Amino acid sequence: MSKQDGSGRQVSAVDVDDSTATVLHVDMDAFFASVELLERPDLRGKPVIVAHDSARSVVTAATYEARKFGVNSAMPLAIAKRRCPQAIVLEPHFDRYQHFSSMVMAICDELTPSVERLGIDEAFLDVAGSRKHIGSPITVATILRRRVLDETGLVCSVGAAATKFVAKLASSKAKPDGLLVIPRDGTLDFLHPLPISGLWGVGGKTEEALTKHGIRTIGDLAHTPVTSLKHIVGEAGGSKLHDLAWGIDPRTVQPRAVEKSIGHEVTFETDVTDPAIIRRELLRLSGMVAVRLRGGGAVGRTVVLKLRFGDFTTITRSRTLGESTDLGRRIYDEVSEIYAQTGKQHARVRLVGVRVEQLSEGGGGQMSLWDDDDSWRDAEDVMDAVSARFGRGSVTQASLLGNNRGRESEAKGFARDA
DNA sequence: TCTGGGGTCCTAGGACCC
DNA sequence: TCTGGGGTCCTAGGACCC
Repeated sequence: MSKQDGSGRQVSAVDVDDSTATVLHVDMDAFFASVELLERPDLRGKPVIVAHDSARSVVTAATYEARKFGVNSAMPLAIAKRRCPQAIVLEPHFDRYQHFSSMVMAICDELTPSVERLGIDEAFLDVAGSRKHIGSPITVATILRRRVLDETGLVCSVGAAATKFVAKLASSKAKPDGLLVIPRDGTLDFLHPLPISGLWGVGGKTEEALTKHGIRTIGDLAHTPVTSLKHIVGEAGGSKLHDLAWGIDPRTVQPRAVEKSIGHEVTFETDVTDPAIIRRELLRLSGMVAVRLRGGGAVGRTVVLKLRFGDFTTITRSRTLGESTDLGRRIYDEVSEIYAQTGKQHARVRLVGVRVEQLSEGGGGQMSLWDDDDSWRDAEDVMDAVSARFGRGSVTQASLLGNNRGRESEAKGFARDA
C-alpha cells in the first residue's frame, strides 16, 4: 500500500497505485529550526532549540537531535533546558520564516491552482488536475520535494492520499524527508492501527476521555457505536470522529480562506498589578490590531478583551458594536471600558489580549482614510483629504482620533458611496 | 525559572422574534 | 393565569491546531 526505503527517503514508488491519492499534504521538517540552520551550518547535527530566551517562553521549534531528549514545541523553555542542557537556544526570526514560507508556497502554486495554506509551514494540494500537464501525484510530490530542496535548501515531507486528513497523517509518518502514498483502498489498513492521538481534533483531553473507555486506536474508534462516541465527545465531535475513523472526510482543498478574527496578546515577564500598565498595553495591542485590519481592508464588529491571571485562569469579555471599525482608538475605548467593568483592576495579570471578530470587508457605504506615519493636524485636514479623494460633496463626517503626535494618531473620514 | 502567540471551531445558556 | 418550538444573535469558556 505504500513504499518507503529504509532511510525514509522514498523516491521511486512505481509499484504503488497513486491514481486515487490526489490530495497532497506538504509539511516542512522542523521548519523554524531548519531555517535557522541555513545561517548556522556549524550547528547541523546538534540539538538546537528555537525560542525567545526569557523566563516565561516556550519552545517554538526544535531540531530532531533536540527532540531525542524529549524536547517538543510548546514546552516551557525552562523544562526543555532541564531535559537537554547542552541544547543551543536560538532567537526566532519570524520574518525569515515568512520569507521561506512564501518561496515554498509559490512552488506549490506552480504545481496546482488548488493550494490550501495551513499555518506557515504546511499546505494541502489537490493535484487531481495536474496529471495531464505534470504527472501523477507521486510525480508532482517528487518534483515538489526536489524543488523545495534545490531552491530553499530546506527539507519537507509529503503525504498523498484520497482525503486531507489521511494525507496529513501520511506526511507525519513520512517524516523526516519522506514521501508516503496511501491509495484509497489501503486507507483503512493504514488508519486502523494508528493511535487516536494522530487524528485531527483529538488532543490531550479527548484522548484521555476516549482512553477511559478503552478506545486507543483509530480501529477501536471505528468499531465504537456513534451514539457512545457522541456521549463521550459531544454531538458534532462524535459523528465526525466516527467518519474519520472510516476514512470519510468531506472537506475538500479550499484555497484562500478568509480570516475570521484578528488579535494580539502579550504575556508579561512578571505579573502586573498596575491598571495603568494594563491600559497602556491595551492601547498598544488595539493599535496593532487596527493596523492589521486596515492592511487587510477589513473592519470588525466585536471587540474581545482577554485576561489571564497569576493562577493561569483566563477570562474573555466581549462586546459587539453598533457599527464595524478599523480604528485603534475605537477598539481601545471599547476594550478599556470592558476592562473597567471586569472589576479586576487589582488582580495579578499575566497576559492581556485584544481581538476583533465578525470581520467584513471595509468600505461599504463608507470609506476610511488613515495614515500611520503622517499626523493629521485637525478634522479639517481630514475633511480636505477625504474631499480630495472623493469630491467635496461626498464628505459626511471627518474625525481625528489619537494623540496627534506621530504614530498613534489616526484619522477617519466618511464619504458617501461614489 | 511551568505553561507563547496566532488562530478556528464547538457548546451552552439567555435574549428575542415569530 | 400557563408556558411550544424554531431560528438567530450574543456572550463565555474550552479544546484544539500550528
